[in-house]
Amino acid sequence: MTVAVASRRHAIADDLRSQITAGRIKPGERLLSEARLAAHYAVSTPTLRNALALLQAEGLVEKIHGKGNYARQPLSRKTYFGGGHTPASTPLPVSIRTKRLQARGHLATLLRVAAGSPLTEFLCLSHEGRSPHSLARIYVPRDLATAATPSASCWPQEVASLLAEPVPQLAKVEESIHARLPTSSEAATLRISPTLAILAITRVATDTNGREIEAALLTLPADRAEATFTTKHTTAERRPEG
Amino acid sequence: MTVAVASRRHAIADDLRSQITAGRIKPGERLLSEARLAAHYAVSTPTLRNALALLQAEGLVEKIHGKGNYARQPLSRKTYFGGGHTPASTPLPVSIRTKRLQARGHLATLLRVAAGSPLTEFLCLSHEGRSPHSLARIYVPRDLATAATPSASCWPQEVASLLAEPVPQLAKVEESIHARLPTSSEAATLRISPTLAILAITRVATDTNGREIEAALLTLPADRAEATFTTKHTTAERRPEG
DNA sequence: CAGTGGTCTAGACCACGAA
DNA sequence: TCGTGGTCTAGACCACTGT
Repeated sequence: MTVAVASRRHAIADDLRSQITAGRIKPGERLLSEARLAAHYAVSTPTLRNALALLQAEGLVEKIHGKGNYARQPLSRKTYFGGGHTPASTPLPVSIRTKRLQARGHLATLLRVAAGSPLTEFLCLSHEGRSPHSLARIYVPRDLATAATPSASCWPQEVASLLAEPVPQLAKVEESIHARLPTSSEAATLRISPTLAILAITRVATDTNGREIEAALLTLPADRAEATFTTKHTTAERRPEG
Repeated sequence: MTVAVASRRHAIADDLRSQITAGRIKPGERLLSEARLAAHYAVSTPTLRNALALLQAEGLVEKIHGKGNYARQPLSRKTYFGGGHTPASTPLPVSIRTKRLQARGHLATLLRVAAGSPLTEFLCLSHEGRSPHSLARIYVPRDLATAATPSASCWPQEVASLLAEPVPQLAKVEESIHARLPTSSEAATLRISPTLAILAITRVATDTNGREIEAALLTLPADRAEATFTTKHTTAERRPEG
């Protein structure tokens, strides 16, 4: 009992999807060219491209201009644990680029520093195999950042591991989460479709003196990441706050 | 100094976007028909529709088949506060539909009950003006749900307010968050584009006896919602866990 | 019924990648 | 250079909404 399909592009997408998930098209393998696929399914090229766009938004297909459409290596699903906790699973290798810059509008607000204050940016890109997995941009007031590039490698999660050795006492972590489509530059670095949703986490950590010591912008593609927060209530504090 | 535009559809989308955000096209107002817009911008209809699709994915335009394209009433941005805390801002009116059902696979796992166990579903749809804002499906073991439909109205946040009067002690709230595109049924109830990302939150609350007392599936469209989690660290517990 | 959006066609031409 | 995907055209025909 098959479900009636609304449109040809969905039917084609369903067919290709099942071929990929069933392994008849292997991860990393190139699909037939769009012209051939269009001929095979007896549709026009725009219709076929429309079908591929659906799979692209699911992260199942990666298009490379001038080369072809590739079945995506299904990246393992990683969980980001909120509240400054370390991940339970094996971390991914991360490449880090360090840059010095000055606080601009949004960043200055997050870290509550004056515009123009010196910051250090750590641009962290985690990888799984040869594909980029996710992206983190971590901003730290310059005086808290060690000059040496940290060797810490885990997936975008390194709360204070990038900070100067005498790590300030971490008092509060505030994480704001929203879903959006990637910017074109994010889509390019992560090699994802501009239609694949991402989980964007803005994390601000504060030390015991109330000083913001870190602002992190995490970019987690929806097909390979989720975030989990666990809140424990002691019986005493269990009352709604005003 | 204008930035060079990659394609016509982006140029058209940019033009229409600025008209909407500048208020020259007012919220709720109908745009010209696609045929007229295509003529106005001197492009073909597919190209014009492509431009509208971009705005649709941003939540700026709502298409209604047979009627036209409408500038979206910009819905106020709401923040979901994690960890079972109540929202600070004014809650939105919520309509609630109650249904009895039996636990199936995923739901049974979340609530750790046997398949077939009786549950009560609260289908909560919050509104802002006449537009639906966000959606929550809350599942509670039947014996914990009061027969009376709760009058509690706030935006998808009513942790235990839907439960039987002698509220069990809430011990733990676990919230798992991911970004995805809406299912077609979610897109229909929320009247959003299938290309507008949503924040999907799966919340499981546990009482002091370790019993799961609530599973909630929250569907928060990305253009109007974000989630915030605040974690406080006492100086004692500030050590990474294994 | 007329007007609207939804889907699709059969091409054209451009831009990119590898040889 | 050739094959690939990226963009666009100028229609056709169908489905939905309101009169």
